[in-house]
Amino acid sequence: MDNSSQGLANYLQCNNIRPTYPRVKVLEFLVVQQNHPTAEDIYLHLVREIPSLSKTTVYNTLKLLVDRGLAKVVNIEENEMRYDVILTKHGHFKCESCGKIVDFPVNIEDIGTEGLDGFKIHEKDVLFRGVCPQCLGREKNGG
Amino acid sequence: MDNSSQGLANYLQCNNIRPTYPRVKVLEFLVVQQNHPTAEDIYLHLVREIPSLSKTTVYNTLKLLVDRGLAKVVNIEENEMRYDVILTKHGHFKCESCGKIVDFPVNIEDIGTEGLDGFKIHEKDVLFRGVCPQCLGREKNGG
DNA sequence: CATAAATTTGTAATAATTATAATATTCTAT
DNA sequence: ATAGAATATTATAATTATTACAAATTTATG
Ligand SMILES: [Mn+2]
Ligand SMILES: [Mn+2]
Ligand SMILES: [Zn+2]
Ligand SMILES: [Zn+2]
Repeated sequence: MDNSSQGLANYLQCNNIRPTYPRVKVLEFLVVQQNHPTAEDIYLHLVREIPSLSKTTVYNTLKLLVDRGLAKVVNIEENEMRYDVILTKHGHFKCESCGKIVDFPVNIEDIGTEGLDGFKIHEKDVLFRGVCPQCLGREKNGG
Repeated sequence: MDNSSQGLANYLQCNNIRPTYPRVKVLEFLVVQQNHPTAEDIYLHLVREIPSLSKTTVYNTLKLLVDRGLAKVVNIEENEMRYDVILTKHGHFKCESCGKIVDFPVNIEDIGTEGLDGFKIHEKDVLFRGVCPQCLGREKNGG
């Protein structure tokens, strides 16, 4: 296991997750890419290095990371789940043209909760949709 | 077609949607229930009255309503799409215990968009998760 | 009525995720 | 070091929501 993976292995160990090779690599992909990848994205990338890798292992690992609080599910797509290791509060913007998902800062406490008296709130998500600057530029030129 | 359906038929007609019986009934269900139902929910309810109803028709109608701007998709669940005919800006709270989804007022313009300069924003969603008052009460008592 | 257009329906295809059980690996105690 | 227990990985099948497709039905139009 190379140097950059060592810290992640430790991180898993600290959270009582055995740092097996597939697990470290899944976490590494999430941390390095920060792309909110799908399970499929992760599998397709890692299977090149780990030919024996099973998609089930990717799903198992992601479920484990989410259950232990090391990752979060991002539900901005209709059909597929995406995963995020940035645990600090932030919003997600999805470009309807190229599909990419970008983080943006948002002060979630600014959002009032009138009308939710008596509700226990565990999680607050802010999801925007639109077109990113790159795609807007492309529309102006080639479009 | 009964009286309450007549207004909805008109509403469809005004939006250049032929007010067929299944379409009026799907819209009526959305308007009356305001429950953010799934396609399955709608189908199971309406098929009792319209035995010939096909689930494809429900999906077709929902797609039509969304495309023409008469309904919106609510993507608060991981796996299934829900539908909403309330078009004014509001947030959605999902109870993790009983699964119900409730609307709440939210001033979406309050959410800053620093970090999204140059982005064209089409849609802003606010999704909360937690436990509703009824389920909180049940936890305290029946545990 | 005849014909064309639109709608509905049943069936099959897709695709993401989960369930299950066999196999392989790792841990623990002797 | 080794046996047995616990855990992790894998392949496969099952589940489920949604979409694709084409035949059948209904509705509109001349
Ligand atoms: Mn993020
Ligand atoms: Mn709503
Ligand atoms: Zn883009
Ligand atoms: Zn509840």
